[in-house]
Amino acid sequence: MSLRHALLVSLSRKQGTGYEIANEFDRGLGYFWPASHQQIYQELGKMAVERLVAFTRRQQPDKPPKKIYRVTGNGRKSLIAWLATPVDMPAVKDPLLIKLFAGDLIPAQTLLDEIDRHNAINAEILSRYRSIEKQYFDNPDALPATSQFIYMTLLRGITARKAWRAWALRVRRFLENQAHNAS
Amino acid sequence: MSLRHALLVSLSRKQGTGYEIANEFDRGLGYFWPASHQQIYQELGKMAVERLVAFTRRQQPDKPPKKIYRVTGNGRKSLIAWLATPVDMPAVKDPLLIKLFAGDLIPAQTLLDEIDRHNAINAEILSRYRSIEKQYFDNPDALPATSQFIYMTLLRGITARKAWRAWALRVRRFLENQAHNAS
DNA sequence: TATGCATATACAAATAGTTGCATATAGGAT
DNA sequence: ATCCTATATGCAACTATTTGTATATGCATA
Repeated sequence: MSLRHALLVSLSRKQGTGYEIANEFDRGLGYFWPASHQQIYQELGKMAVERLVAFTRRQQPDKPPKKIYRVTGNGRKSLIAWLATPVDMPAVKDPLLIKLFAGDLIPAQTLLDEIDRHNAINAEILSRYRSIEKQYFDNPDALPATSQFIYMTLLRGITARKAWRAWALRVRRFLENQAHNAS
Repeated sequence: MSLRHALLVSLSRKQGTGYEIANEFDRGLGYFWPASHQQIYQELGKMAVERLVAFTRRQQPDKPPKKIYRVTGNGRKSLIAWLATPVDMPAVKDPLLIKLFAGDLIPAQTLLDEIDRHNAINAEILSRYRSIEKQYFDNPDALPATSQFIYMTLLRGITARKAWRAWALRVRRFLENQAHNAS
């Protein structure tokens, strides 16, 4: 439901094609509002019908024509209005916790492997966040406000991933104990 | 996609009606796999067709008949198989972060209010988790394994909510500064 | 030479999830 | 009297998201 707002934010910063936005989503807004290119194309299409965005078609020799989207006055108004209305906290939805909840139904080692696998992914994401921090936000106070806001979202990722790691360590200890007692 | 597995877990512990499961979801599995009663009824219906669960109809005078569901051998097998296959880490999907990302488009005070609102909700959830911890998991080592696994999922909630609070405090400081500088 | 990737958009089908409504009764609160 | 809550299930419509496919080209890699 917020995809359109994410798209309005993206297009507010810089106009662009669906393709470009889809790519940018892999490094920016997509960290907290993921969307596939199909979804983005569809949503941009609907938003154009509703006059929240408009596009200019640019022909290219030997390639499909680009549609360069921009936010309309209408779109901007709608974005500002949304930014001022309360949003829900996201619900937790994590299959790993279902597995853990039913942990007594399978060997502890199976869960241990799964925790380790998740931990490896988590560590990779955390280190990616940290290298972004080092590269772009080394001295955050010196940055323009726009970037400092973005830094706050990055900090969210870092805090959450660290907390996840701490919890996973605790779970590991417990599972190792379980595996040991079972043998 | 994992709703059916959550339902199999729930019914593995204790057979019951869709209504009962829907209620239990508000305190148990629903913390990490939320589902409405409509969704639960529909999914149980499909699962019955696929012979993962079976039900017994119990007539009641002056009330609609109950359907008491239980897991079939097939269902149990399918659950065990799922428990042993890797699952994805959930994607982050948080509209508040979209707002923060676009924070320079609205007054800092608007965001401050929103952060405070979320913080109040977060605090309430955290304190609920803590009272559950005090009530049921005061001495976790003494509990049966089944309960200890459930305790691990509770710890996930507590860790995540604490991390959220710490981050929110950081964001508050930043926003207060922004609000101050703007005036 | 074949495979895959980058560019650029889009339809179609399926699954997942939300929202609103409908039925039926009984007890408690206003 | 009226409204709300609990019990118990379900249909229908809609929105959101995923998955698979199609088109068309050029470049790089194996």
